[in-house]
Amino acid sequence: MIEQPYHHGKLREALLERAMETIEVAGVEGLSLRQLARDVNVSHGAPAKHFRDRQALIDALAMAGFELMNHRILTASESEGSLRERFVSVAKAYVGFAVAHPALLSVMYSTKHHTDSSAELRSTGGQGIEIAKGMIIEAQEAGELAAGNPETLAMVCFVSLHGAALLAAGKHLDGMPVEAAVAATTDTLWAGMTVGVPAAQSS
Amino acid sequence: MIEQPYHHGKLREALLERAMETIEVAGVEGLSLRQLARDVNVSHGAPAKHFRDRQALIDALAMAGFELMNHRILTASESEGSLRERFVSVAKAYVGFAVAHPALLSVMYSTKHHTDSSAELRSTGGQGIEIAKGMIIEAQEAGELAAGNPETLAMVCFVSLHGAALLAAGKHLDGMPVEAAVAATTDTLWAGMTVGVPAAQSS
DNA sequence: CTACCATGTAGACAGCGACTACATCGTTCT
DNA sequence: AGAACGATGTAGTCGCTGTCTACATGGTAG
Repeated sequence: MIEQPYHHGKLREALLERAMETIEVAGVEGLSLRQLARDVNVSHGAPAKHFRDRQALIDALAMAGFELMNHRILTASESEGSLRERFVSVAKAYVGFAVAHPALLSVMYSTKHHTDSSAELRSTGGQGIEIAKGMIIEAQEAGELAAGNPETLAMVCFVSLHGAALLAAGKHLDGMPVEAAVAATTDTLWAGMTVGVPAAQSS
Repeated sequence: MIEQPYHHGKLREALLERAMETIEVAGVEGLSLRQLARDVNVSHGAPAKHFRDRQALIDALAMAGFELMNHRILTASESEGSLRERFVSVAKAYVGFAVAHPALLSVMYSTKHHTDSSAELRSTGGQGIEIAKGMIIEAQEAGELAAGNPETLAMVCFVSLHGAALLAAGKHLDGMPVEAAVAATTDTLWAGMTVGVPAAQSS
């Protein structure tokens, strides 16, 4: 029998790590503070010292998720190849992240975050769009894409890939392979932006 | 004091109706069978006679949601105007439904349905894609859109509009008006399909 | 008329989140 | 060095929940 120190020492990280695993097998609604406490061998009240309530833990999970996702997207955006290839690379990174962590993604885009965390979450969550916007501007300056408000176009790309990510994560693609869906979506987006998007011409 | 009959008579419908309202103000996780029973003045065990557990109620909500949504989409697809206009009309109907019933939509596309309901849900959920496919085939035959696998293209449209719907419903459009997002997305999709989508050319 | 069965009630149970009072222990001030 | 303090843990309690059981009611079919 190993003697446990009275203080865990890294309880917050341990809880977050365990919670990440739990939501992917049981969903968010299957996440219980008491079970989590049992899992890491602390009393049922201990988590409250680090997360004032269950939602605070979920908010922290969302933050961690955005940081992980942003890292994946950022490295993908810096990959080798043409602008077109890097665009697809980012799309794959996003959808790949979604398929790997479906529950985490749904937590990230949940609407029920505490008001104090939501500001932080919003800024961290918007980073993906910023990256997309940068790539689109670059492609427009290179003459690969038609002119058009980059803000609007980036939002369209984000919106479409977000749909692909969520449906792929939720296995709602009706049998179509994820890669095929991503390829078809990116192809459509790129083709559309090449010829120009009427609703984005008021730049 | 009005005497209540021992049997409610329409308890199932009353529960579903009340549950619809509840999830839109409190979310799915705020839906409680006991509170629901209180709301419609029956004992806490009564709902179990109609929904074997909480998830069964949620599954029924999802079914009702798909039926409502399909009705909206179907009427939109039969609207007046050019193919292009009808396409936008369907998109607006989908996103409009999402914004009007955000919680219901997330329930519909939740992954945790009972295995017995999931088959029913899948068939009802796929109807939207079928409608999109029909419109795309029609547009291709009329020469308005380039050739390409309608199955694939319909999935791309569905995927993109689903993303727009969810982000609009969750207020994640970053300040952009919903109509603008829908217009930009449909413009991009239509433009892309007009010039042709490489990944959909293997029809 | 009676037997049946769908639909209601009432009570019990364990698990949950949240709150409280108290225990432990590293750190900091004197 | 020693005392005070604050951060972090434990333990107990509360009302709420979903689910299970036994029992009550009343429409309907034989």
